[in-house]
Amino acid sequence: MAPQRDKEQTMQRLIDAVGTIIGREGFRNIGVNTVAKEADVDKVLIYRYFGGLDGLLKAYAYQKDFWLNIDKLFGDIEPERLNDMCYLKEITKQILHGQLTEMRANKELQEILIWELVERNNLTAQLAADREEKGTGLTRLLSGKLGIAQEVEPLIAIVIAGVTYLALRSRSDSHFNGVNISSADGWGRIEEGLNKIVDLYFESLAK
Amino acid sequence: MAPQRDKEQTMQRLIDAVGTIIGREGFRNIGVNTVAKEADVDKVLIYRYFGGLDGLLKAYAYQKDFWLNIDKLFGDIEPERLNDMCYLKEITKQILHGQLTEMRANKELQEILIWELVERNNLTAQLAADREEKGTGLTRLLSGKLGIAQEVEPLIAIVIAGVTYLALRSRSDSHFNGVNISSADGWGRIEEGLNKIVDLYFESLAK
DNA sequence: TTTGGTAGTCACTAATTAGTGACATACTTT
DNA sequence: AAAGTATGTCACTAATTAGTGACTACCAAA
Repeated sequence: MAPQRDKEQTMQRLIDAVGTIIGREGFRNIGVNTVAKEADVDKVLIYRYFGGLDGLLKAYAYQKDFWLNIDKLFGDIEPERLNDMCYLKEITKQILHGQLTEMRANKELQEILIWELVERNNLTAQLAADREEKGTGLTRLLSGKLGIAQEVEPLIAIVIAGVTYLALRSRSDSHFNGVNISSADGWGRIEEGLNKIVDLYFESLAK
Repeated sequence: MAPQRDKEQTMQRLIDAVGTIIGREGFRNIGVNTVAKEADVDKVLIYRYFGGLDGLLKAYAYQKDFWLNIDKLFGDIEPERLNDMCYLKEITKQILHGQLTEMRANKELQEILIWELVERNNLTAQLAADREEKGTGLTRLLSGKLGIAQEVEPLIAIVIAGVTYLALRSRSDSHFNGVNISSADGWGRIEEGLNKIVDLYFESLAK
């Protein structure tokens, strides 16, 4: 029988409370008092179990998977078809579509990204570094197949950064450059824009 | 002779203190105590002269010209040549170049943009709205000349958003998607990427 | 059943926050 | 010069912050 006093469970409650607060209000109002109250747990346990708020945040960050899961996006790829330019184009669109969808849907990821922008500490630096390492999958795929990494890298950087910023903006703004980023319709137009860029680029390669 | 007690000067000291703090540490540590200390002025004057911190921040934001000054970028345009597709293409590149340069150089603008991302209040909402209104100049120019606003809007949104996010990231990250966003070289590559997109798009129109 | 360690509670400190009321001093107007 | 007003100073409150020390209660092993 599980003990009435359960350290593991209490730790988990604290970690979950961090997620709840970040998802609801962002990282601004996070502090030992807030988290302890949300978890309905005494704040002294944060110090006992995690050594302080930083340790708790670290535990939180490493339990969740905050970088975009590129491997998942790459799962559906049929390697033997990658030499088919047309297939490669579709894969590219598919990956960008996945990034857009994930960025729009994952509120906690949005908050983490903003946190990384606002304050740089050991934790946010680590998260950013992990993301940078894992997030260049599309570039590597295209450069591996096309042998044009130099040219394609900045293009993907612009596009991914654009989608990211639009998603972050959509938290509080309804429009950006005339596009309604608070509606599915507007995001559909953005996706069309992404596809257009991909189409144009692959066309230019075919020539 | 100027009086020893100078309300105007004191107000300006407070406004400047806001700028100093924002430039140094961003919006995180801003508060009546911090600002008053930085300005070497009693905090009660913030309430007397500005009605509180919000009023002071508003005065700060509106004293500076924080939206990208589109009018300035549009100054060099020779209207009679705008029907020349090739000239239009160059103007587009030039405007994007201006946005990129401004975003990279203007640290205070970067902080304001991050502030807008982090907390939404009357002031940040107003700033965002102003920027949205003024910031669609390029779109209007192209759609006016090309009559393809629907298609061009999301493309520009993605590109401008991308440049913005890369600039914000560059405050604390050295790389994004393999591009070195902390070096002039890396930003040169990004600009090449922008030009590439513009070239491709205008090519597609010529067909 | 006693004993030792641990999970969890509670009450406190010291620092910092936003905001206010009372006061003094300088400048201006009469 | 006298009086009044506005500028600036100081001391205070109440709330909230991070962090600590002392305590109780439970659980497991001896």
